[in-house]
Amino acid sequence: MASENPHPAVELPPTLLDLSTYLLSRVGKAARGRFSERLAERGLRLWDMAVLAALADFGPQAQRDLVRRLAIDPSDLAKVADQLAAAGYVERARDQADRRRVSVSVTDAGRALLAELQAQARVVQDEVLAPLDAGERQVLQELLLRVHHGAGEWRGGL
Amino acid sequence: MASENPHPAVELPPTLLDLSTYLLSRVGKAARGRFSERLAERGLRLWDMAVLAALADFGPQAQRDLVRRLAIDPSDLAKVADQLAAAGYVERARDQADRRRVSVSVTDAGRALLAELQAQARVVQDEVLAPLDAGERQVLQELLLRVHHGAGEWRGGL
DNA sequence: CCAATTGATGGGCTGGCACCCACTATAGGG
DNA sequence: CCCTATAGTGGGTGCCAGCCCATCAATTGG
Repeated sequence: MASENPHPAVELPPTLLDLSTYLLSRVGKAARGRFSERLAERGLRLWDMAVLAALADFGPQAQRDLVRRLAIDPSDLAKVADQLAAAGYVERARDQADRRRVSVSVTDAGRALLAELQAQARVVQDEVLAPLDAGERQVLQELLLRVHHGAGEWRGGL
Repeated sequence: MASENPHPAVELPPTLLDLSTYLLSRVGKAARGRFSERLAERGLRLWDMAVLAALADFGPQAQRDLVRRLAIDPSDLAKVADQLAAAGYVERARDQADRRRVSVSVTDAGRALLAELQAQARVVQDEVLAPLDAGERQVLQELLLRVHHGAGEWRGGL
């Protein structure tokens, strides 16, 4: 048999490739998947990074604020916060003004971790966006940002 | 209740929004999710459309070819093909040259369905890409296409 | 003609993710 | 004081996509 190709030289249907929807979904999934892998190596998930980022960017805040900001399920956040706290990346403290609330803050270790994760994300980005030069990446970033902003009513998920 | 924000009165962390990886993943997921919903209304999934598209674009072919082209698990394809055949969108016939193979071809009904699905995909696309004008969408499409092509070795999954 | 390979299929396992409920503790208004 | 609402937590459920295995039929090579 002439099954010679280590790489399948077969192409995807143009009918699909014509759809930005499809490309967006596929490229997005690839990006997500690759980054998730890296996180998994450290026993982390996407939400962990999202929480760290929110805390680093906006400072200590109650879980309810994180819930609203990140559109995460309160119960799920509790689990994420639990894990992050156990690993020493965040600290939790009862809010003295309202003792129902638990204020979460990022530790130095958490900040260090976040920085590393950002670096990893950029590595993945370099892999995924390899075909584009710096200027094109800039354009892409700007377009994606506008798309993202334009649709505030999108549902959660990381 | 709180699950609905008229406005995202709260913003996402810039640390995340700076990452094309993140935007790609998020926008991609939104696009995928929205389109999946439409497909689900018809009892279809993404693979169904992918298979129809491959058949329409490249003509009748054995399942093994679809497996390679779409990087789908053979077993899963069997199920998809089964469902599509039951609904009359494709026809299956034993290849006379090699009776192990099952040649799949799209029916007129299948072509009609595909056309409708494409229309639906464009509707979703219009929703998702609403903030961009025609020219910008063109740029985005072109960039995404290059990104997609640049990474031939990405692993499967539609 | 036998052995190894390939194509197709059915079944079933798995991990991740979103979602939901019950329960406790606290707060705040009548 | 009650009564209701809110914040956090633990536990559990359901869905879906990807994957692997066993099996059967057909082909191919020795």
